[in-house]
Amino acid sequence: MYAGVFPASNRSRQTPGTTAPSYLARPRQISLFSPDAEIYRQGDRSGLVYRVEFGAVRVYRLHAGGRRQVVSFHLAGETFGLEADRTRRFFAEAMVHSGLTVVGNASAETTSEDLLALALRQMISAQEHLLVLGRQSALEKLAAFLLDIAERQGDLDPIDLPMTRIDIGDYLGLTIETVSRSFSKFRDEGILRLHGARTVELLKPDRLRLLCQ
Amino acid sequence: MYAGVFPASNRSRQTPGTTAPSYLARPRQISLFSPDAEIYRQGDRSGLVYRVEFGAVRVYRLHAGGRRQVVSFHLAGETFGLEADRTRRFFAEAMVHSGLTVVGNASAETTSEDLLALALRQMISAQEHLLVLGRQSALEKLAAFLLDIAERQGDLDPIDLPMTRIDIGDYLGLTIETVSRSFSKFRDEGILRLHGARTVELLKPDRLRLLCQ
DNA sequence: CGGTTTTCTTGATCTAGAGCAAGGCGCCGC
DNA sequence: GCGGCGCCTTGCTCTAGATCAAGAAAACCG
Repeated sequence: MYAGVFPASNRSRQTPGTTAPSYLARPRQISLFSPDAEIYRQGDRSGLVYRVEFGAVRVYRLHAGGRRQVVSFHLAGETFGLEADRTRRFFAEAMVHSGLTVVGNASAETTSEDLLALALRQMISAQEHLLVLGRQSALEKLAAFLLDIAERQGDLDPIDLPMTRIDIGDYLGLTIETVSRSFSKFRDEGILRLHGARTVELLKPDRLRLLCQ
Repeated sequence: MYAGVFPASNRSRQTPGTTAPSYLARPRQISLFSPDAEIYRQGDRSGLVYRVEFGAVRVYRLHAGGRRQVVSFHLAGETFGLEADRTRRFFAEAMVHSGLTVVGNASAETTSEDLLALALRQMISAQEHLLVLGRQSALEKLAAFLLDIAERQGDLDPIDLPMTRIDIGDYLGLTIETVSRSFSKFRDEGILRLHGARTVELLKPDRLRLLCQ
């Protein structure tokens, strides 16, 4: 399993201005990424848009003092990587073993309608994320997060979290301890059951829905 | 001054599904809005995209418990109101006496390229806002906010804040008291000067830039 | 103008969540 | 199957910012 090559997992940093490797430009070919493998980095020349075939991806920015803000997670079937400008504004990494295909290239191959739809989706996702970050308590943030992930996994119970507590914290603007305590609180109240830290069974999703209104 | 009609300031709530009033559909005609006048509300049928000719607009959502999250401010020359769906997801209000023109209608009149550019701009704005909300201190948030507004006003000193402390707080995820204390802190450190609460002279913008990296 | 209202500032507490520390658990490699 | 390392949980303390409570300063309005 995963015996194949993971071309981007240890590829050298792509110098801004160079074109992307050709294996990424071939549509339908799946590129494989190991956990924590870099997909692109801030400052890279933008262009390719990716679709997650399997696995999961985090998109983030680094701040001063080592602080990290995760902007979005992308699960199987989802698309990411559209930029407004020539230059990547974020880092993207696989969180688990993942397979990506290139679905488009901002300059060609893709209709303006497709790009508009993608831009609008990314806009909504950023706006909804912003609403959660702004004025919600830790419990409300985690509730919104769990419901979002559950829905995007097709409401299959139990849900599988491909990200660590650190990722969740950096996504919700919380520390890993607060995330953990919030999980425990929900567990103690019978709202969810934890089968290991990464597998969550939502026993009372309505209680979560109540929390985020 | 402002003796004219303010058609939307006390118009009855627009029932979702009805078409917008025809005076709004005529391009280049300026619609005037009084302070706090509603431009559209969550649940309205979406369609029109506006350009601020003069004045300023806030876009926000209401949460449970009366909490409000301001998603964006729009100053003269800026465009807002593009939605991904049939239905408005936010409220929009004028903050001061404002004049708006209709620059497009999602279904026609506008090229897909224009809409894409607008969607990308709104996406970036939401993402940058999200980065500020996530992991920044009150002082860092206010610094980022002031630099953003200053730049959007063409770096004219002093800058004019068309919004109240409440608006700023609801935009940055802070209380009005914390916003006020942060202003005072900057004033005491000689970073800015306040000529009344709404007029701010940035004496040391570099100090602010240092704060938000 | 002068009075009223609203917005802003400042001070004094209080608290949610951060930070620090110490186990515990599970996962991975051997 | 076993050992070790990284991730997660839990408890304790501390602090940034919320909340509560007055005043001060603008903006508004007749």
